[in-house]
Amino acid sequence: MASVKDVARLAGVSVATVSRVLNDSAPVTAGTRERVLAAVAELAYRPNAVARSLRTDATRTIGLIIGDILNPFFTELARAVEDEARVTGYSVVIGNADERPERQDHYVRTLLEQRVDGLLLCPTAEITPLVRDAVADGTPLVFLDRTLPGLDVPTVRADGTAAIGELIAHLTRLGHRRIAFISGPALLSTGRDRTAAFVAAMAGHGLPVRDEYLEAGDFQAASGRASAARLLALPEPPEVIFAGDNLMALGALDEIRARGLRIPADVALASYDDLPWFTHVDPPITAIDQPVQELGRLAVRGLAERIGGRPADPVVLAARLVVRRSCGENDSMEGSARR
Amino acid sequence: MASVKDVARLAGVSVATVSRVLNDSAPVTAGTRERVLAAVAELAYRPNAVARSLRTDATRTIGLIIGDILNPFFTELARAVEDEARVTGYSVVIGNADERPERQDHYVRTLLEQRVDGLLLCPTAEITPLVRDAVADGTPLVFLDRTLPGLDVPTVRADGTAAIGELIAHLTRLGHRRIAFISGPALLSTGRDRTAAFVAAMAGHGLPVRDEYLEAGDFQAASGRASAARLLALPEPPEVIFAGDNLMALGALDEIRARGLRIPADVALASYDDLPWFTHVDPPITAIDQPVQELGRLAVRGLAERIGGRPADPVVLAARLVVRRSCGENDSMEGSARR
DNA sequence: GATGCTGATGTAAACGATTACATCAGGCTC
DNA sequence: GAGCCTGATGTAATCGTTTACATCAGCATC
Repeated sequence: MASVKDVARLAGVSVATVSRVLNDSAPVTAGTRERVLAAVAELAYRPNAVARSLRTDATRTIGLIIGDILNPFFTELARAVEDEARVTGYSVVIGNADERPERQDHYVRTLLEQRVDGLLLCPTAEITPLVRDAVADGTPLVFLDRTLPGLDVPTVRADGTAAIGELIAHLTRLGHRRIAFISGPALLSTGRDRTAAFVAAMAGHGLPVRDEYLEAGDFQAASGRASAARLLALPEPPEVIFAGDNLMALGALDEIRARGLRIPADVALASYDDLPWFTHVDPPITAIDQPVQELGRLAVRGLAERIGGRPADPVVLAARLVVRRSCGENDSMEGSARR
Repeated sequence: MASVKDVARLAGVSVATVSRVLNDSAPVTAGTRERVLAAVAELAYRPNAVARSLRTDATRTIGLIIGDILNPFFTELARAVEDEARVTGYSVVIGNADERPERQDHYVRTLLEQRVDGLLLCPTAEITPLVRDAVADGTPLVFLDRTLPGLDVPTVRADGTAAIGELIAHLTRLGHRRIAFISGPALLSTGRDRTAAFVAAMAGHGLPVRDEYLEAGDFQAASGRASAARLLALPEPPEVIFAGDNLMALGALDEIRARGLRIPADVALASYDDLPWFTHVDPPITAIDQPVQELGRLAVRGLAERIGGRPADPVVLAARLVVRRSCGENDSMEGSARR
């Protein structure tokens, strides 16, 4: 593959001049510029980004480590990050942690070795030594969706506390009192936050949170199904199952269907995270929608600031409740919010 | 950030010895090895993959350019590619062409400049000059899902001809005769192949393919919806809408629902591509399922062969029909295949 | 005890770009 | 016309690895 040297030789100039033409980094005579560009075309020269990165100590690449690439929430997030990064002139290398800390660390390691300019991380566990080192080394880092306490790293995330409060209000207006929650892992900030918001909202409405109505899931479909199975097998099963993310909602839906139960007559269902196809389930599923596009965009902007050596502000956006019919009808208070 | 030189100095050896320890490339005394490893740990040394790649002319990275990251088919494919690549020791850089040729080319260019060892491409259009150049230059390349005629590049894909034949047979047994098809772009091999298979299967059952029942979509949800709208507005609308991919099926479903039509009583629906949530729609949607995992795995294996300078065999796997209830019931012939 | 081999290590050249510095011609100012 | 500036270009160092080649000590062989 042709290198600057080949181009320089063919154009009858030095490598410095070639570089100057290609990067506009210094004035060059029109004639020289033309000869260089002709040589570039002739040789189908393609600059070697590896060599450039070695010299400039910048790869124009950022790493994005997501929790689970099969989770539509993360796919949409990846899409948003990608779009913003592209217009900012960055490439994105995506790592799929598959919700496994060791796999997250594998990608942190690989991406740091590849010398990405910065890292967008949706942490899959508590702080690992590797992440702590990266922070200490001053690697430009932004947490996305999830956060890790005790580290000086800006986080871009959504807050669903208010939306969960609205959901519980909606449920109580519909007459539901026995409400169960399938939580995400307590190791993850999103898992903890949503559980805390649920417990607080229940208390706010004077509703008890029974131990057996608090299921511990792991944000994956199988755990949603298993949790739903346990809940529905209780002597006094809940009237509502609220799943802490979309995959667990899918799992719960599987289990409800497998038991031949009707929604919402036999059991109501709500999901944290909204999905396009939730409108097509019978009945359409009430969900809490996160501003995913905006999260992705702002995360990239924040990371770009960090890469530029400037501080980045943490960002918290509000999630919002989307009422559909999976928790019951006749909730006249919210007719307008329905879609 | 520490480099080999720093490690060498601290360990009291030469850089060559450090490299030998780290890569096991030559015998080293136990004591020396220990001192080197101690220095590596002490400095939290992390090899610079950029420099290594420059020297070795290999990045241990492959590029994957998919059609649309919001399409679950491609996400699942990306997941499979990623898994196989990781165990093979490769990193994957994903590019999202968003079904736009110029964006595909953007990624081809970027990834080639980044000197990926090979490229997995789901072509978004006809041959572009850039792709032709890459082939001519001998870049290790494998086409995935879609193919481009006239280039000497192995393709890994699924063939749905038989499954489409089964689907038409299923539909005729249910008494349907007016069957419409929303095709993908004729520029894409998958678009052409599915249309051809549909036309052939119709002919095989003595059914006419009316012009107005052949809608041209673009594999995106909006086109599915628009096509469905046109079909349903016809003086004699079809009894069945068969969408050429999952996103267009989702769009068609939106339109059918918006018109308040019942499935399958008013109009039946089938989809090329299966999705987990198709079982949860009311009624569950009959679909053609592609062996996505296997496609991803085999594509990576093929590409690894190409990178190693060996030829790779083209791969064609069969898609299969999954009968559910969206086209009608009482089709006793297939009771066993239902799920 | 000369020779040759092997194992352990060091020196220095590459890889392909960018860029600090040097050079030189030409034109301007006084 | 001396001095200086500017524009256009070239030379060579540099980034952090890997690796070909060189060196040297120790030991076995005859």
